[in-house]
Amino acid sequence: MDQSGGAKTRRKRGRTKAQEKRELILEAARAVFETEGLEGASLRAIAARAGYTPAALYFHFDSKEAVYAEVLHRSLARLGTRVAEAVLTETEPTARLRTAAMAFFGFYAENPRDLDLGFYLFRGGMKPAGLGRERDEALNAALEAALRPIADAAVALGAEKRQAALVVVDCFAHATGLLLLLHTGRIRMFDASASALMLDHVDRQIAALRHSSNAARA
Amino acid sequence: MDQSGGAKTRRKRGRTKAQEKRELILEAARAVFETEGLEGASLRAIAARAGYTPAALYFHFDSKEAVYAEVLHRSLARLGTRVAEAVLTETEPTARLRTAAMAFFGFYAENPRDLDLGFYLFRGGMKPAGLGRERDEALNAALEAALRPIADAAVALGAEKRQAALVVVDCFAHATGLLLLLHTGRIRMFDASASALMLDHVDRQIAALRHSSNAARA
Amino acid sequence: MDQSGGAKTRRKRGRTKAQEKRELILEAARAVFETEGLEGASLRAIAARAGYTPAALYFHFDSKEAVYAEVLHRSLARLGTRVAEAVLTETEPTARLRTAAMAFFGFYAENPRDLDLGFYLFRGGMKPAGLGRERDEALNAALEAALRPIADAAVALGAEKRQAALVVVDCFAHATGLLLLLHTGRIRMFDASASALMLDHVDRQIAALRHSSNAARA
Amino acid sequence: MDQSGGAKTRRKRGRTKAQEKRELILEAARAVFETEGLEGASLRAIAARAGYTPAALYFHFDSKEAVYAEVLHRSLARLGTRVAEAVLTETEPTARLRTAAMAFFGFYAENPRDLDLGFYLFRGGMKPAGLGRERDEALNAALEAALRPIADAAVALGAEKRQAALVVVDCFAHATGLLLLLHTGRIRMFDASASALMLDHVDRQIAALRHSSNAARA
DNA sequence: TATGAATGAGTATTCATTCAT
DNA sequence: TATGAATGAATACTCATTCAT
Repeated sequence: MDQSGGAKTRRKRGRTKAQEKRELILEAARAVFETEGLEGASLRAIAARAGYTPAALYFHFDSKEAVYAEVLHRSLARLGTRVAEAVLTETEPTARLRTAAMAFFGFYAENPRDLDLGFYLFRGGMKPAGLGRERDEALNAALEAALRPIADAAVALGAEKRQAALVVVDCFAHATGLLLLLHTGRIRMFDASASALMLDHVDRQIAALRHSSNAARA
Repeated sequence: MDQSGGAKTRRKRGRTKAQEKRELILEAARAVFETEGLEGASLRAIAARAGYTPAALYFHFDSKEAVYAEVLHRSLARLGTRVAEAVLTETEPTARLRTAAMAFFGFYAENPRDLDLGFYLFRGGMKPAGLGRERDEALNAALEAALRPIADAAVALGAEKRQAALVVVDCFAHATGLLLLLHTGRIRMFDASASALMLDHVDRQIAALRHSSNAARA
Repeated sequence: MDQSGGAKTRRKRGRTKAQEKRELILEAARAVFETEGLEGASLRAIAARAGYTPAALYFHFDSKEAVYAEVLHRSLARLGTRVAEAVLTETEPTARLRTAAMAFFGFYAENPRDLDLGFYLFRGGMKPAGLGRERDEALNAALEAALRPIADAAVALGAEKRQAALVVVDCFAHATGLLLLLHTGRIRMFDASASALMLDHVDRQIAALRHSSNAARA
Repeated sequence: MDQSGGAKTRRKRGRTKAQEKRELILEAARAVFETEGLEGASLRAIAARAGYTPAALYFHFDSKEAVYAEVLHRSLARLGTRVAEAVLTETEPTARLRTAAMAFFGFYAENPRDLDLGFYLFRGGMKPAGLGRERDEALNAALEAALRPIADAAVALGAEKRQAALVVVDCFAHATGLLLLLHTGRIRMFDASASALMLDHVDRQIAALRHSSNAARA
């Protein structure tokens, strides 16, 4: 509240300012990704959209990949929020699982570029060493957090921890595969609705869970 | 049979030589994809690996994308062969479906770069107009052919055409999603074996098919 | 009529065949120039339009520039024909001069690409040494021949040889300049009609000639 | 006046420095044009002569054509200066017209490459869309400004606006044609002096003007 | 904290030409 | 007489990144 308080405030303000600029850049990057796709998302383009010089970004980020990584992180955070909010109104475990899984699917169905981002960064489209362990773990954590409601619902339905994890993988994998088919237009090849298929899959998982849980109880 | 035969032979040889060169380049391209990934697969890199000048490739291919497309085509052809061969020894429909699906999965599990290729080309990572309708349809056809054994087996198990198609999509999507998790190392996150999960999924599909087929019969 | 006659015939035919192929190529080149302009007139393009491989042209021509030169030569020949034919029906020297000059102008007004060709080849847009003395002189001769009717008419109007030459240069230069303005659209800058201006100029030359010729006679 | 003045100075210096670099590049481009001609004036060549990397030019110019356009603009500016200065010492309208026209002619007689530039850029040797309307108009304006003294002198000699414009076109076209003949060596064909012919032409224009002006007065 | 300036490596593609066949 | 194959040099332009200021 005196000097040190003032310093703190100043530091806080300073940090906030810096953070704001990062925010600005990241938002610009997100926008570029959305409109231009991955190929068009050059540092120059991002900088331009943010109202900066390319060189200026290097004060806020170590490299282009670092920007990418953080954009992905935010994307995962938004995904997490969306899933969490969707599940909020549901009380029954079955509905919670279904809703959570479909929210996950819906997010990427509506935001194909976010899926691209994930594909790109989670794969090798990057510098030799990738993002670095630290970043990688942070991303993993964000993804896990987004999927937690599914796992929780599975547990609520009587699954053990390990079994719940498998349900999650199953939903995740299935959703991802369907989304790929959806966004590449390949799903038309099979004359199928991606989201209907996803719902089917989820419901089958739920049924299986119930079955095994009943069996365990008996 | 003599002179004209000689001419024919020469023409044949010429064609064969040209084909060999194409082969050489395509093999080089495949190799570059495998070791350098998609981003590193520039025309010069491919040319260099093939022992050619970049300009020389343009004698054999119209563009870089044309090379890409053909490499993908071959990849799909190899996939098709693998699935077809795997299914050859199986007579029972259940086993045929399971084997076919697992062969599909196995191919991409062992050849991650082929998966990359498919992702890349089937998505928008290409020139504005993509590969052109013709090429696109050829690729679709090759993919469909590779998946046919799965559909056939489903039909043999009593599925109608449309239902069989859904089984295929289901397997395809699930496999794709699991492969993505596998190749990005994300599957460890869930402490799961991709191929075991795939097998589970397939068997569940088979069980569902049998169930509905029995119901229909009754 | 016997052996040597047969040989002659064969040789003639051979020469004719070769000539025909040259013709074919030159016509292709002309067509390419006309539709694609100078920049688009690559050897490959010319060869393609002629139904040949680029390499094949080297059997008939020494270089790309040689093709250009011959196309220009033919262009000048056509120009010559046009002027000569236009003048054919005129008997009166005044009308002959006017008609010849306007035919020259008209040819290039209607065939802008031919003007381009002349500009390009007569200037430095070529290999260090240009076309070689021989070719250059041939082109000069063709141009001179095309302009001869103007000179002749001037002489018929009483001009000495040297004076007649000046009339030719004057018409040639004026036409060229106007054509340049015409084909670049710059003439609109001055709200003027190129061909009307040309006619004015020619008539002024004629008047001047008459004046000086009358003076000389007196 | 201190801090803000310093900032201004810095900004000024910055702008000046940038301008200097542009100047450097443009001068290099001009030099390349002069020694290598248009065909040899590649970006790399210009960059090399300026002591730069090709990429560096893109910091100062948007494209190769932008460099071309600016070089041409400067060329026209120099032309304008030359004409304006030549006319400065003349007071009598007749002499002003003659001097202005001959200065125009003289400029291009002495700087053939500037003529080339004009030919190239004013014609279609450019990107599909040319230089863009804006640039095109700026170039037109520069050319018009250079020719204005001729028009003004014609008006001073009693010509109406439209008639003056025609005099300008006439001189411009004639000069251009003669210059073409001159620089291609074709004028020797006619054993004529280009500048003498130009002077003749101009004087004839002046005489005509006087004549019509006298007639109008009477 | 940001910019202006620059780099060097890279991109796909085109060109005229050559040569063995 | 013609081709298929290849070359080497060239083209304009883009990129992520660096550094002095």
